Amino acid sequence: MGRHSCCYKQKLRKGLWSPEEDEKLLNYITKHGHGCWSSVPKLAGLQRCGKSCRLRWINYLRPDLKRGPFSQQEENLIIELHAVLGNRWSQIAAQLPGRTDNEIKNLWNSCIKKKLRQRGIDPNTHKPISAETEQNDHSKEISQLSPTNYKSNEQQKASVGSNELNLVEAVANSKQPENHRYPVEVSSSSQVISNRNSTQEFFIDRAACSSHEGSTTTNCRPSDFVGYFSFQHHHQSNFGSSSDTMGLNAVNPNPTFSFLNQNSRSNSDPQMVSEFSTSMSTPPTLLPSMSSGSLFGTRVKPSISLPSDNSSTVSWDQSSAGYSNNGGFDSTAAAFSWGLMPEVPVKSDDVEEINKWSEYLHSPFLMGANTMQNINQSSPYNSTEIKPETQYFMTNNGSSSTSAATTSWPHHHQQASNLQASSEMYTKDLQRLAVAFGQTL
DNA sequence: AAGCCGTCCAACCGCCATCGG
DNA sequence: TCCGATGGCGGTTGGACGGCT
Repeated sequence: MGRHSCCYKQKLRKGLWSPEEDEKLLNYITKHGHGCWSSVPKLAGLQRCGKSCRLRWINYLRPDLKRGPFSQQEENLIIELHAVLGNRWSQIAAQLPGRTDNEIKNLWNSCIKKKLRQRGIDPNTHKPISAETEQNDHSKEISQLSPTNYKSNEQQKASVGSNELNLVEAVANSKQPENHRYPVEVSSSSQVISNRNSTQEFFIDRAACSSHEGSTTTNCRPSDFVGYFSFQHHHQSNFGSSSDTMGLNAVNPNPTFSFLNQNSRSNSDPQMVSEFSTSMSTPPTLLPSMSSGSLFGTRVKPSISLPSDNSSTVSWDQSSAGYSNNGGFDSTAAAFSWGLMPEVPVKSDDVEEINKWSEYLHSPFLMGANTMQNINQSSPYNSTEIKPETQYFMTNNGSSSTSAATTSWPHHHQQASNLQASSEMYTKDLQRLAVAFGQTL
């Protein structure tokens, strides 16, 4: 069990790939697509197992991969997604075009973990290390609790005012085996995140809480999470002056796929579009990718670029599935990559789900969430190490841009953000919901 | 110069989910 | 329904490399 039959065959090479092997694999897939991976090595003339070929393709040869170091924005996004998704690297990677799960995993283990610890944040819990011991103890307790006796312990926790734990627990809970999950209360409100799809429902819960924010005081203040989860910061920005964006704002702005692809493995759909935004203290950098009316209709294919600390400007031209790193990537080569992968058909159930969420997005309570802008606390991730970006580029968002011409982003973003601030308000919240839904169902 | 150590990252391994016969 | 094949994911390993002593 575990090993594929092909791996038992003799004479299969292991270890690092030679340039010749790379060329063989690349040529084969370019011409024929991968099809059944187990047959690829044979047809491509490689002494490798199909699994190895697949891995090599996905992690290295795939033409739409980004090269080079991660930008600060990408790191921030990874941190935030990790706070929600945990070690679901593939799902995190789905929100970072051109990055592989392996790459992100390596970055996390080698770099981000260290950085977070240096900032006094436990990378596992995303909580301040000072509370780590308590949290760990609590987690141990939770692990030994049955669903029936969890409540009392939860109340004990509430007595020490650790509402912030809820999301952590909700997320962690979602990873538990079905029979080990327990209900999680959000704050002291009566709204309960069930033991299933807790992350998803947490977001629903948050939305519901937001709806109350403008009128009455609730115990489910989004600010309960401020200081522990920086996406809270985004929340306020969503409804606020659009003065800062970061992190989860950058998740898939085409939530159709996150919703539809309940199997997260489909998130690598070619149409998946991600936006990256700046660090928190910077002006908005996103062209609104869609209006609220187009959330589920038109697939918008924005192009982005990521200014990075090492000045490796990377532009992603989604419309051609091409990626250029300083103009390095040939979009024609990209065409075969994603083009091999069929789009996921939309099921009728999904359509219903979409309609439901479309209604949700247009519901009044979101409109009333503007008061969120008054909540202004910073993320623990927003340390002084996070440098504000000073310049942005965006490829022309033409229909099928192979030229990937670039224009200076600051010339446009101010006007664009004003024009579409309202749509962003919905869009970004939907993006987070989409993440929660798409990744946890 | 040589050895040690830490970091990075490509690749492997084991497991699980899904699919099709 | 069962079972083997396959795809995919996350954890782990080990080699390459650079810095330090």
